[in-house]
Amino acid sequence: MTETSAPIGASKSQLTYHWIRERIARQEFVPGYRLVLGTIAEELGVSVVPVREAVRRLEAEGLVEFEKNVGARVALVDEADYLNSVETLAVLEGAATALSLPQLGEAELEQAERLNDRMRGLLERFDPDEFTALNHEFHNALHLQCPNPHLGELVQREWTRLSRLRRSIFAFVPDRAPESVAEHDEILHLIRTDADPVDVELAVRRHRRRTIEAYRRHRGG
Amino acid sequence: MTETSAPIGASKSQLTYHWIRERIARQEFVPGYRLVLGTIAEELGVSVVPVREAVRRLEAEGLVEFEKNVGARVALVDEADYLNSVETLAVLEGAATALSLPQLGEAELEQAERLNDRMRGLLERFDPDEFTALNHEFHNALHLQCPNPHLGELVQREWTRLSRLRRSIFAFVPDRAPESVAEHDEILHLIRTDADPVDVELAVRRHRRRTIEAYRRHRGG
DNA sequence: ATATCTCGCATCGTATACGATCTGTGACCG
DNA sequence: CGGTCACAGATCGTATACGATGCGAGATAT
Repeated sequence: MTETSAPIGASKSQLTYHWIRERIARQEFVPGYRLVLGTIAEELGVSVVPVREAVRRLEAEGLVEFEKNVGARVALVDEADYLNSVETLAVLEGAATALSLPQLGEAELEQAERLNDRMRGLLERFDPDEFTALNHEFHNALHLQCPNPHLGELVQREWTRLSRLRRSIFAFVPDRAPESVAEHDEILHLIRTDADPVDVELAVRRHRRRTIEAYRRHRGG
Repeated sequence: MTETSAPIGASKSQLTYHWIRERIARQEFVPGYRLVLGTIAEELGVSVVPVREAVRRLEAEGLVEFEKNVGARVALVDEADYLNSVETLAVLEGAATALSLPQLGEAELEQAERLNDRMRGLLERFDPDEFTALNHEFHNALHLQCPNPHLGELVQREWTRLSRLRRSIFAFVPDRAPESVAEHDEILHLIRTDADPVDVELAVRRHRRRTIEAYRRHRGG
């Protein structure tokens, strides 16, 4: 349960916001899916006004597109959007990880190592969803304590964007998983040996960029 | 007029959104300013529902804070927020500039040089607002053609966040302006000599980080 | 004089209602 | 047979109304 669930004492517009957001993240609402306000309102037992507010907030985050007098739909996405998002995540995550290094305790490092070992264990009988979830946790372990919370929030937001895109574009490249685990090892090694933060940042960034390259090769060949 | 004005055929909630946003950017609504929905609705001659939507969108962008059953206010900001925002801009803008290098034509480069010369000319009879505006244009010239539009949008959004904070925190450090112009020269020189994009990125980032350092020294001394 | 309690007002949160706009279907005409 | 127009259904956009909640002023007790 990496997704933040709705606050308990929240208003209906808040609840609706989280309800829709979760469904988008879980890919129950795929890109292009039509969000009819009245239908959602009925389904949740609320009126349309809170639903409108929720959808507006999702629009501001780029998860939903709103067309006047036509309606809302889960934001469409093409290959370029996907790659741009990965690129942006590479930048944000690299910086967040580098900034987090001073805060990084033994506990988080061991946690990250455990997670990467579990990913290694998954290489035999592969499960894309579980692998992705572990991957997210791994990176979170490295920068969730980011001393710049604003930057940290942007990282999380970018990740949500990606989780929405992942299955529709289907960026999963079969042979990428073992490389990914190896690159995690490299990042962890750099941190363990107190490498220059810039090197750690570039390693994280390279790690993401290789995802893009692998994807391009996969599509091209 | 760097600020985007409201679309012509826009709905009332759109118009309200831009109306509030502009006022925040212009610092007519300073951080902490209370946004009473009913009052704004009356002032604009609309009902409260569109105003609520507009405020929700602003909340999602981090410009407004909403407290349940209490009301909305322009997001408060402290020194830490300000510095975090500059740090984040350093990261985003550095990456955006580096990615834009291949697209960067002679026209944009000359445009940037002209802008920096105008800033140099301003050093004598100094005007913070004009200097800031030129500074924004200068950096825009370098990365407005960013091949990753998503990243580009995050840069612009971060800049809006900062323009909101700038006057309230008043981060302007008197002696910083000449340094700033000199650092722009350095960045331009690196680009002119086809330096490694990573070096350009780090130069842009250093440029922003020095703003933070100068601010800290200024406050400390 | 200070602290606490209570009541009223200001404001928010949501439901309902109605007018405005768009989309798609079917008829009509060239 | 293809294209255009008109109408109907669906959906959005906004106004109004009312209940819910929190904050502050005034009264009261110590």
